[in-house]
Amino acid sequence: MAEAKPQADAASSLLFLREEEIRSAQDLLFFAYRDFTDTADVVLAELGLGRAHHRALHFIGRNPGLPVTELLSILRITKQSLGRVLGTLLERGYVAQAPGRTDRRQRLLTLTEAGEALERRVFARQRERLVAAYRNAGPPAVEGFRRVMRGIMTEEARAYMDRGGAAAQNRR
Amino acid sequence: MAEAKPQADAASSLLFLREEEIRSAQDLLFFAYRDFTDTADVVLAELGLGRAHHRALHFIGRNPGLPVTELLSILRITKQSLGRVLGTLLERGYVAQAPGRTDRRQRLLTLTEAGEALERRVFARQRERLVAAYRNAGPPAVEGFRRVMRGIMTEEARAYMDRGGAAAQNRR
DNA sequence: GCAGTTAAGACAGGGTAGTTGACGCATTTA
DNA sequence: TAAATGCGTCAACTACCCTGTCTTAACTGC
Repeated sequence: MAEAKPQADAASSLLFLREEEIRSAQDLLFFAYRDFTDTADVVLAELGLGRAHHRALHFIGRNPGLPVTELLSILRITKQSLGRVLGTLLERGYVAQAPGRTDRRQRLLTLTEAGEALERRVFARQRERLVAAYRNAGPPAVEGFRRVMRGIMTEEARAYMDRGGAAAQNRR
Repeated sequence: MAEAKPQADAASSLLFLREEEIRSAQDLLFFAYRDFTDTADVVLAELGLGRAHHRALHFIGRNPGLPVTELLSILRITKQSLGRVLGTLLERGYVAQAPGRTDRRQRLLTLTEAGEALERRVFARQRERLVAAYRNAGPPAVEGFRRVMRGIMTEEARAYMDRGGAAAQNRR
């Protein structure tokens, strides 16, 4: 697989390598994501929580005071889907709501202490995996990783990350 | 976010940056994976196929002659789950089965011409996104991306990728 | 200050993709 | 020949997503 087929001309050989490189990136994304999320699932399963709960927990933790609508647009799911997940997290006391100061229709979401503790517990396992990967790859590789990942996501997601999370004004 | 808080000492500042760096990697994985898979979903939805079908199609395409058990271990799902997905793909003529030569209990999976055509169509959209990301980031960044992604996945997945796919002997 | 819009939540009803556990059959292996 | 393996299938279940419709409260524009 490493060498070009002898009968292929230079152009098709380059095309072949490009094709294989791209297909291999599909594999990288699949396996890295699969194993990264599996790492968190183990802890969550004990508590009867799923991936959906973790995603909500993560983004609320990173954006304290997040309004429901913004969380919906990050997760790209419907209100109804989020409703059940958020319901569980509220019932069990992992998440708290507070009315918005400038817009009182909003319910700004924050993690309770229990929510933060849970999130940290799940995070710790993912952290191990990431820290090991970062250390093995080295800082320049990490920067390359960051650049490529940013390139794969939509412009909108890049903008979200650049402003340091969901619209910062909600937290002021 | 770029500069350390003046009141923080060097150690806690480094810890802070490390923590933020790792959490930011969680975001990168979520958004890149979300947007990368969304790209494929659009095409698949037209045909009434889902992500599960795409994953099967992708790995069969990359590993012609793949036995069912190996596909199960790649996807990390149960036989029953795969059964439905594979049933649809067989019915619609995207995938074909052939008995194994050395072990006739096996059903070796391959894509039909229709299956290859469909896979290429879905691939084309993901390819655009990846090629753009790779071109913008540049070759050293791509190498860094590859190294970090490999570090995130399990040893087993790395081994799979290193031998160029599912056990090569099945295809001989 | 009313009309229209938005934020949040809830209803009913539905679908896909995953799970466990048990069993059957053909075939390979010890 | 007995045990193990590869594959398929039945039944029943769960998690997580969907569309469509509706209500309530609060904000916004003329």
